[in-house]
Formats: sequence, structure tokens, C-alpha cells
Amino acid sequence: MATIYEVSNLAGVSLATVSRVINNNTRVSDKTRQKVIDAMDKLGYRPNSIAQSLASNCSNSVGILVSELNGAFFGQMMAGIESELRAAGKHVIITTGHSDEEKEKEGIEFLISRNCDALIVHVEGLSDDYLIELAKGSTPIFFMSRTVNTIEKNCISLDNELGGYLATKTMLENGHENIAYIAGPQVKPDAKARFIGHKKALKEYGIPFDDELYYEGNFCETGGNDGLKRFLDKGLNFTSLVCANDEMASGAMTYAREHGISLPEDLSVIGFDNIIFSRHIYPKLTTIDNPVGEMGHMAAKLVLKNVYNKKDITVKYSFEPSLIDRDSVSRLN
Amino acid sequence: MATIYEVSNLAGVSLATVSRVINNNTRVSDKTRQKVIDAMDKLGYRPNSIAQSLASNCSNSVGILVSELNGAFFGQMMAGIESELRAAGKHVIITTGHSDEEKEKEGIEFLISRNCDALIVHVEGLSDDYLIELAKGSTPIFFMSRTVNTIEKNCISLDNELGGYLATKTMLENGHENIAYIAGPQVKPDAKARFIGHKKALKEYGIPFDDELYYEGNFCETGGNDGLKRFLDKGLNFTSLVCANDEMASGAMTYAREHGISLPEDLSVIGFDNIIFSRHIYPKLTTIDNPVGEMGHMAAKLVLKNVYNKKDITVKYSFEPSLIDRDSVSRLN
DNA sequence: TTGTACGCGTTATCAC
DNA sequence: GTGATAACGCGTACAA
Repeated sequence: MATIYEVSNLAGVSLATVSRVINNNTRVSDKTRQKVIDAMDKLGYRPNSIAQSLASNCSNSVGILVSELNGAFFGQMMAGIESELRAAGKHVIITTGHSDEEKEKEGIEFLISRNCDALIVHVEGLSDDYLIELAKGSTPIFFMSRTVNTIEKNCISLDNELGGYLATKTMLENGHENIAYIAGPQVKPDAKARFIGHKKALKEYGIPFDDELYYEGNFCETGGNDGLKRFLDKGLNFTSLVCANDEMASGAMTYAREHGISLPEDLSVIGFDNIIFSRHIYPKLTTIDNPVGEMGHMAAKLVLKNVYNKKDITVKYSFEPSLIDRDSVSRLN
Repeated sequence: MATIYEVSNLAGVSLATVSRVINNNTRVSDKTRQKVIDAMDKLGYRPNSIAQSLASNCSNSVGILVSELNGAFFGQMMAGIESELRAAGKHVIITTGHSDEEKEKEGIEFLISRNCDALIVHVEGLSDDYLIELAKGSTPIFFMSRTVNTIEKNCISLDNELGGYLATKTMLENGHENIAYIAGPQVKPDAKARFIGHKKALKEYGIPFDDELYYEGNFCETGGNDGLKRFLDKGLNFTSLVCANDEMASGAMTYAREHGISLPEDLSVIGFDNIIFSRHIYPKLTTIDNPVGEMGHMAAKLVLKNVYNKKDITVKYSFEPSLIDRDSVSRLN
């Protein structure tokens, strides 16, 4: 691979001049510039980005930490981040934390030691205190789907409480009063906020919260399955089911169908996140849209603005969920 | 951030010695080693991976090119690659090609210019000839889900023809003789091979291929939708539908249901790939498993073995699909 | 506008 | 076993 040195030789100019045309910061006469470009072409020269990084102390890479590489939710998030960054000539280094505190910590260490210029992470196991410490470090770090007090400017978040409220309100507006709820793990802030929204809607409509109609699931298909089974086994009376995410809604729907419950006639179901397959399942799932792709874009813009000093970028830290009305909720008369 | 120089100073040894304990290749006396380690601890020293890369001419990163970051198929693939590589202390730089020739080319250029030690790519737009040229370059490159003549050792592939054969054979064994087929874009080698497998199974059972019962889809939900519509509008007689991937199967199933066709009684459907949501849709989709996660692992192992000189790795270039028997195919009497 | 010279933080090749 | 010292390829004051 040709180096800047060989280019300078062939073009008959100095190293510095070649460097100048590569980065075109300083003015170079058109004539010399052309000579350099010709030489670069002839040699098939490509800048060594490693050397550039060392000399400029900027790796042009941003580290991403997600819980899983597969999974529709993270897929949309990564796609949003990558497309925005790629367009700016930056690249992403992606690693996983599997929602586990230790692995998340390790992943972040890994990314920092790789000299990323910034980090965009989605962590679920790490405590707020730890994140605050992290934010004090020399590597700028931004948190997806999370708000941490005192470092709000490093956070991109969804108004999960509003989402939870909207989901349950949808049921209420359709005449449902006996509403079962399958929550996400309450150690996760998202899950907690959604649940709060649920109770808020209930209260607004004057329906008391019934502990019997509550189940804490795991955000996976099995959680929906187990939750509905629990409600059914207890012989409870309910006409609708609100799930804290789409996976659990899908699990519950499968379980319902296997037990002779027709959807949505006998049971209305609503999910949360609007992940890709929610429109594939039957009946098409009514759910709450989580604009995670858009949030990914914004996280990337935040990095562009704060770390790479791009101007003219308007940022936004909080996003709002919205109802996606499909076929899984029926009107009760 | 402390450098190796400060460590050597504090420990009272030379730069070279510090470097030695970092990489522990050469023998260092326990006493000096301890001095160095103490100094590193005290300074909170972390090796600068950029500088290491420049000096050693090895970036410890491998570039990945996938068509999309979202999408279950690529999710599984990336997860397989990343976990294998991460365990070996390597990291992945991921970018996208969107199945477009130009973008794929650009993505690969991007990755190469980032000094990746190797590339693992899943390309659909680039020609075999181009890939052969690429393989001659100085950056080792491996191709996922593709076999290219003369560079078979750079390819990890699935026996798509076998998969296509299995899918159709499943229908035949269940007594179906009028089988409609929705193919993938025939410019894609995978889609082509699956179709060949389909015809092979037909031939084996003495059923002539009927051009009327063939539709070339786009590998997306809409392809399944449009294909089934076409068959139905023509008033054709068929009891089963083989789709070249799960997305199209899902689209077709949705369309069928919307038109009063009960599944699987009136129409049996089989997909291909066994992507996550195939077990979420109703009825649970019978499909052909595409072990893409495993293939990702193997691609990473290939890199580990060939590029990072890890021994004791047994490689395998070709993978076999298998039938996942669920509920979308009914037995015809 | 252009060239010189040094620095970025390591690894690697010699000597000792 | 350990220490100088030269690469690695490029950015950038500073000088010309």
C-alpha cells in the first residue's frame, strides 16, 4: 500500500502538501493539488486511517452497545444510528451487553479502550450512579431509551409513561373495564414507566387497579404466555389484555388461541413497541409505536453535534409514542 | 491518559520492557513484571489501541457488511459473528449495503480503508467476477451465503437447492400435487438455487412444472401478497403454496386470510429461513431452517484461523438446511 | 503557498 | 532478561 511519502516523491512536493490536499483545510495551489491527485491516482493511494487517528487523536469511530444484535428493536435502533453516522464518514463499532450488568460494563470498557470518539449505549443492567460516573469520563457517552437525572443532555428517551397511558386508554375508550396487565421486569425503568401510565389511565377512568389482574413478565414471548395462563387459571373476569411489549402480546395471543379464545372477539390485546412482526401476527396487533429508529438518528446527531462539532443540528431529547391502530382490539358494547 | 512512557519511568524500566509485559510474548523476570504492573495500576494505564495497530500493522477489527441492520436474518448472522470474534478480543465494524451494487462496493471500500484485518460480507448486488477480484486484494475477505467458483475457500454457504427441495418435498409427502411457488428475485443466487430445488422435487415425484403456478416475488411481505393474489385471480387450482422465504409466506398468509381461505385447511403454506417471527404467526409456520447464526460463527472462525493464526479450528464451508415442522401444512387425503 | 521537523503511542530489531 | 532506537503513516506548528 502506497504511503503519503511515496505520493510526495512522485508528485515532487513535500509530505505536508500531500497531507494538505488529503484534508483540504489549508489552501493549496490548483496546480500542485493536481500534481498530488495525479500521483495518488497513479499509486492507488489510500490514506491509512489508523495513522490518521494516531496523529489527529480522533478515531472517527463511535462505539455502540446494544443488548442483542438480533431482535427487531435493536435492529431499528442500530439502523438509525449507522445511517446517520455513515453519511458523515464515521463508522460504528458494535458490541453487546445482553442486559447483564457485568457484560455491559465490560462492553463499555472494550469500546473505550478501542479509542472510540463517543459511545451510544443502551444499557439495562447498569445503575444510574454508574452511568453518571461514566459521563464524567473523557469519552463522551450517550444513553438510549433512558433518562438519568443530572445528565439529561446525554439521554435520548421515550415517554414510556405516556405510552403505557395510551395503551390502556385505548382499551378504556373501546369500552373495556376489566383490563389485565402483563408488565415488563420492574427493574427496568421502561417497564416501570409503562406500568405507571397504565395505572394513570385506569385512575382517570375511575377504575380501581386490581392486583389480581397484574402479572410481571419478562419482555419475552414466554412472559405473555405465562401471564395469560395465570389469569385464566385463576378464572378471572377480563375482556382485554394490555402487554408491556409486543413479544409478550404475541405469546399471549398464541396461548389464547390454543385455548379456544377467539381474538379479538373474546379478548382484546394491545402491545407496545410496534416491532416489525407486529403487523405479521394474526390478528394484526394494535400497539404503541416506539420510534426507536428515529431515536437512533437523533443519538447519532447528538454525537455529530457535540463530538464532531457539526453545527446546524437541532436536537431533541425526548420522544413521544403513538397509537398504531390495527385489528387486535375490539369495541365492547 | 497515561502512556507507556510514563509507566516505564515510574517503574524504572525501559519502554521495551513495558511493551513486553503488555503483550507477554517474551520472558520478563517476575520482579520487573511486578514493578511494571504496579506502575500501570497506579497510573490507570490503558494501552492505546490505535498506536498498537499502527505499530503492529494489525487493527484487531474485522469489517462486516450486511444488507440491513434490521431484519431477523441479518440479526442472527451478526450475532453469530460478533460473539465469536468478541471472545477472541477482536471487534466488528459494521456497515450496510442495502442489496445495491454501488452501495455494496462503497461499503467494502469504506471497510478496507478503515484497515480492517479481514472482511465478512453478505453481498447481493456484486457480480462473481468482482468478488474474485476482491479476493485477490490484500485484505482477506469472506462471503456469507454465497459460493463463488475458484474462491470456494472464502465462502460460507447454505445448500439452498437442498432447502428448496425439502420444502416442496414436504408438500408432496403430505399428498399435495398442485403446488404454487412464489420465488425470490432470480438475480439472487439463493433464490435461484431454491427454485431449482423446487423443480427437482417436482420431477422426482413425476409432477410437471406448471409455469402458471410460478411467481417471482421480492423476498418481502408484499411479494407473498401479490403472488397469491395473482394465482387466485387466475382461478388456478392448488392446495399448497411454497414460498422462497418466510416474509413472503407471511404476506401470502395474511392475504389468504383476508380472502376467506382458512389455513392450513384450504391452503398449506411453507416458508424458508425460519426467522424469529415464523413461530409467532398463525398458524405457526412450517419452514426450512437456515442456520445463519451458526454460519456467522463459522465465518468468524474462518477469520480467526486464516487471519489471526488461531490453530485447532475446524472449518466447514457448506451448511445444510432442515425442515422445521409446525402447523401451516396439512395432510391431504 | 510550500517545506522542515517533530510528535502521536506503540511494536520490533537489534545489541548488551 | 533488558535497554536503545528505529520504524509505523500521518498531522501540524513553525519557518521560509
